[in-house]
Amino acid sequence: MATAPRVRFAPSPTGHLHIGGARTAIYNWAFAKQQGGTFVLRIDDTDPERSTEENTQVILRAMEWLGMDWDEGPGKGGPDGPYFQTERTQSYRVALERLKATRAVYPCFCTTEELDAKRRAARERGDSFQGYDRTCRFIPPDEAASRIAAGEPHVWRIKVPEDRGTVAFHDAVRGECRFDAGVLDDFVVMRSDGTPTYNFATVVDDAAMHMTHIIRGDDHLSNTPRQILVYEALGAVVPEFAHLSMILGADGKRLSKRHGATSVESYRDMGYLPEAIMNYLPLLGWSPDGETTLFSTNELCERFRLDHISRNPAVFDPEKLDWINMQYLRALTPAAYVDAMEPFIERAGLATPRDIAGDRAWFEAITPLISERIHRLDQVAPMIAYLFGDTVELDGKSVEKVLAKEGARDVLCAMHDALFAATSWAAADLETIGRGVCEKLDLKPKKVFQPVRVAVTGSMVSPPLFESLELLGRRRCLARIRTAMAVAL
RNA sequence: GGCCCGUUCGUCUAGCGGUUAGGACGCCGCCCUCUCAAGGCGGAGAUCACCAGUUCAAAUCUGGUACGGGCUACCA
Repeated sequence: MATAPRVRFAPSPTGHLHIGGARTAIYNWAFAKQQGGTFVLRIDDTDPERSTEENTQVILRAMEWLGMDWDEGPGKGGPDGPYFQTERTQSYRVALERLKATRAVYPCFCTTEELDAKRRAARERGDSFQGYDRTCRFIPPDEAASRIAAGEPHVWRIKVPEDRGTVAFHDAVRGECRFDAGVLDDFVVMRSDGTPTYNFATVVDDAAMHMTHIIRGDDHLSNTPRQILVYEALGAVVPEFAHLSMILGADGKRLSKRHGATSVESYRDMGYLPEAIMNYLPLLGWSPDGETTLFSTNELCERFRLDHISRNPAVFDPEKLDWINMQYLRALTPAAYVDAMEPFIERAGLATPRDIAGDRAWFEAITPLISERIHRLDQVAPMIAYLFGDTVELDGKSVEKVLAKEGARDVLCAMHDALFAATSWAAADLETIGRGVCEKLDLKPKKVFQPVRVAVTGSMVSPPLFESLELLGRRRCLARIRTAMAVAL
């Protein structure tokens, strides 16, 4: 009988949560949910140079923002903690001792300079094997011991078994994978400063945390046979693997800053909803059936499978993300919409959270006017700026193309008078008045509404006119029309 | 250099020996319309990287080639 799977996402806090990392996290998380397993979050901060506490916090916040809760990890604890590698140094030391005892590792005294020189020489000779030449593997144990005792700097390398043959493993995405152990290096597991390398720490932790499936980027595929050697040396059970292809930019190169935003944070700041990201990212390499594009996070958790994840890399398409984001934006209730756009309105200096709280109904009334015109929340403020303030700045091009046309002034005048006499300021009634003016002047609606639009919103492109008039109120509308009359022909 | 991985419309994908190669984004056209969107309808777009082979039959299986990518660190 199958035991409940245990998976982990183990970001390294050397930067923010990358879009690609987020997708890896989502697959792990959704797999755990779907299987009723456990999702562990571990911070792989073994690189003291580049890891920062701030990055850790940013990553944690991004995970929370996306709605990915972890069963064990930072802030949660769990039976296999701690969940920061820097707090697990003791276990790496213990693991190393185990490997020393079985002579699965050996100390290497070669200096970086010597290694560089050997590598260069091997390359120049055109050797097929350009890894470590195993010099120190043959130092007699007592000699090695005395050199260590004398304080000579050294690393610990794993001894790739002479007769290991082929390292084979099963990959849920790739199928059966086979690597010839003969091409494997005696790689470093413990640095001279006593810190573990990635390939060692990861395996020690994954084994200690009883991981059953390792779902990660396929940049680790070639590392997998090395890691399997560590599992074997440790006498640990080798888990299942699933190697995910990379996410590419439009030019087919690995997604990076050059392509624009890459961190989850920056997508939040551009006004993407977490639901949209949790919908789009999984689609980069997986689909529920080939027909369905939109699915909720809950559906993802129900339908996600490790098989039929595609093997080929996917190009990140911001336009499709935009489209998906719009679908979620449109599905928001007015109240939720206002909550979502609040920080963007505040950032643009249009209104404070206090203003918004004091006038909820008015702000909520804006949302249906913009929700079908906006892909990202950072587009809200520019679109509704005209609704704030007594006056509006008239767009030059709009003035030129609409107000500076013969008869525009007469139209504004007629509309002003008709609106002045209005007994109701509801959008529907205002439209009736507007249509009345069209008939009276015998002009097409567009001819009379466009000048009013420019006068009131400042632009020839805006949310619907009469709803805008209603939201602005009688006084401001009439004043703006009068102002525009001064520049109209 | 060595080892490994990948290749279906511009993009994300469905497809697991027999399909008019399906869907989504984007694009184009028409309709709707107070602008812009949204929406409705329709359209263009893939000789399934290429070449051999297996088979009555191949996008699907096998081999090779090309192109792209990863690993080969005291980075992760």
